[in-house]
Amino acid sequence: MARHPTISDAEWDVMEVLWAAGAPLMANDVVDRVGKANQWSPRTVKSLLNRLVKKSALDFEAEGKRYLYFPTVSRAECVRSRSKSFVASVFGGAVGPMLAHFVNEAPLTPDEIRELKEMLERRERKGR
Amino acid sequence: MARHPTISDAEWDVMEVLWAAGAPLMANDVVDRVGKANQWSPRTVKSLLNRLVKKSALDFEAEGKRYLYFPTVSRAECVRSRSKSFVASVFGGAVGPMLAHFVNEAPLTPDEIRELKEMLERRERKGR
DNA sequence: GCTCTTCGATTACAGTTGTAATAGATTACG
DNA sequence: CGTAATCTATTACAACTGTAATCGAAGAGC
Repeated sequence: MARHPTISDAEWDVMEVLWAAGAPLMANDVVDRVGKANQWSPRTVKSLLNRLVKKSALDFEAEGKRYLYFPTVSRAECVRSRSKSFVASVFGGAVGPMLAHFVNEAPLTPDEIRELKEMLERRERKGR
Repeated sequence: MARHPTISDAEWDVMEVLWAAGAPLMANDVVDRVGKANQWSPRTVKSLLNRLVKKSALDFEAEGKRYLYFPTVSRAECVRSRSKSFVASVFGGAVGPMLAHFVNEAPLTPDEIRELKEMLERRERKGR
């Protein structure tokens, strides 16, 4: 049933780079982009790439000696499935209470609040 | 900085029982309430209780031979911190986009939508 | 008092994760 | 060619997780 591979936090950062790139990247490109922020050794990034390939979240094509890595799953799908398991584990699967929690507790700018209200209204009009 | 202990998924289920109970419970009570749903061996539940004590998410007082367990951290605090790390890892810490994601994608009843709009309006009026 | 039952405490063990180091293959340089 | 540099693949290893089993002490029954 778990249609999408389970992607850990560290792995997620690697995926983000590839999703953002929009095109296949060599390991070193990924190292540069993700390593900067996270202070990871290149080895570490390579390991993560490997695991992600093993998990089938990434695939690659060889370009000479190097590999060009690219995602096999969309960011949207992955966001959906992580979100789902988060809501399941903390809010018992109920999205309503979860949203309520954030709407009440999270820092939101007035603009964001307006925007959210609009989204809700659009949804209301379109009927679920 | 991590003010609250990291509580894993399985551990969370145990915490839920104790938060819901509102009063200290014996291990066997927890076993009954959580084991039913999860199909866990009593051993497993005891282990989780132990780990949670070690993590200081629970404490206990001895009542004769048995222990009465109770949470040392509130559910609200824990929800906040799990939520925070979820938002951080998937939405880069930005709550707005996260809410947008759910408002657009999640199944919401018309009632929930109305309710959320009201919450947002209350917030608007009270000014952040 | 001795034995069986009940608890909590300690130990187990495999899978995942974070974080790399080492080994092997291939290429580029001299 | 031989050697160094560069990739990927394999291996490492401790902490955390899920899921228990075993050990030891304390009380309950006989």
